[in-house]
Amino acid sequence: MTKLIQVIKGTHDILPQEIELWHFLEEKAVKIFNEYGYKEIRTPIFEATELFARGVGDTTDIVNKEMYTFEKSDRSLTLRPENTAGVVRSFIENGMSRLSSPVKLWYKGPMFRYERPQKGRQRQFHQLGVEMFGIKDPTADAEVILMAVNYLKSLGLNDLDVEINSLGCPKCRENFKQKLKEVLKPELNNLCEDCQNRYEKNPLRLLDCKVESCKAIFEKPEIQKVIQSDFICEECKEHFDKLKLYLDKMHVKYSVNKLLVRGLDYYNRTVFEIKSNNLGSQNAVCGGGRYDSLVKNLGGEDTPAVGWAMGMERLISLLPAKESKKLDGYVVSNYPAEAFELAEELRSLGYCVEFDLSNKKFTKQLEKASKVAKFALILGEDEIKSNKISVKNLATSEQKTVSKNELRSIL
RNA sequence: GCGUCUGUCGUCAAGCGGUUAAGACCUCGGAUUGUGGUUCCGAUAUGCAUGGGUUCGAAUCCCAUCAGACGCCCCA
Repeated sequence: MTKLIQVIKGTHDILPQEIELWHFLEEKAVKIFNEYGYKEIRTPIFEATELFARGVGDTTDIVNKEMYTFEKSDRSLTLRPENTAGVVRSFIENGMSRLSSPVKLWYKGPMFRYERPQKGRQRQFHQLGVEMFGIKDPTADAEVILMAVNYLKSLGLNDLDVEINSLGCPKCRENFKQKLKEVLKPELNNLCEDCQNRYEKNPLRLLDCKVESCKAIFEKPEIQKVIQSDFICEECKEHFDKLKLYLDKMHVKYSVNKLLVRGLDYYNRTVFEIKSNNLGSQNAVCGGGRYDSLVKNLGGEDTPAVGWAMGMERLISLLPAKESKKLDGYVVSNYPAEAFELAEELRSLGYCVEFDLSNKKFTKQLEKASKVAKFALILGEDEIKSNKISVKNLATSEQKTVSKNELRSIL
């Protein structure tokens, strides 16, 4: 027996029975994004590896160990692990900085990360995201967050927690890192292995370590003092305060989480996450923030930007299953030519219609009709002779024999 | 990369060393040659992820491999 070929670890088929939910997510996205003036952009699924190394940051796990990279004609290419870098690349390449600000873009599509799969995490997964370019003011941050919240509400997800934080600008962040390192230095040997690595690489990441012994260390008063201190500079503080003000005005409930740092290097000032309690340990449905230096770093004009991404699979796991839509009609007949003709006629009018292709018995056809359609369109000897159709409402069992024209007023 | 747990029909499963490998759902057929969704009958695993081993005897115990789930790390 030949060995079956299976899906690749961490990838999944999206089957017909779940596709309604995907369509639902996508329809709501189009609607909301239109309301806010966002245009969809579709960028390639693979890009030059260097884009991600420079864009996402080569100290990040995503770039270091999670990319699907391959060589082709001496070029190093990578399946996109996220889409901000790609959108920024396109923004620069297509001269979008010449457009009137803000430039508002949204996208959806598959992303690829070579990670160990678990609940809420797969190697190919789908993100829905937005990016807004050209606005420095925190109104942009607020609008983007508000839009995320409204989108989630439109899906029926109301009980999610919004967490925000400010990472400051590169300058004040550097100060903070130094202070943090100073105060943690005496404890360095007591920290877990991961934290010891993070100490040099990305001290901010230390803060959300889940190891109990590390947490205990961070609870120490002198360390808490540094963590809780408003390390950010005046300008950054003002930005953050304004953001909070706008969010309050828009009735967005949020909490400030000083420990919220995000894993991509490009963020500055505002970062935020939207979390659910019903997702297992991968509990963020949405993550994003401001990235004012990314466009410049990738060779474009200095352009401030904010954005976020949502994990579509995570959203779907929070939503109740949808019943698949029923056909308008199912033609029940043992006269295939006439059944075919009727089905086609109705299809050309925009109805969703199937007919029996396997010449099953009448009762079997009707049984099938009752499962998949709202109406059974019975076309037997009598109907054909009189050029009529018997229409049976499968929910109420009402049945009428009508002409083709009358049929349209029933379906 | 590390850790924990799990692999019995398309799906959900019972079985825990000797069974003819339950049952339910789905699917298909019949009761019912033009009336379904209710009902009733019937069909569907010589095989229990794969390969070894222990045993008179293995789906059941052991080892390895593979696959999956969950957790760590990280992230959506």
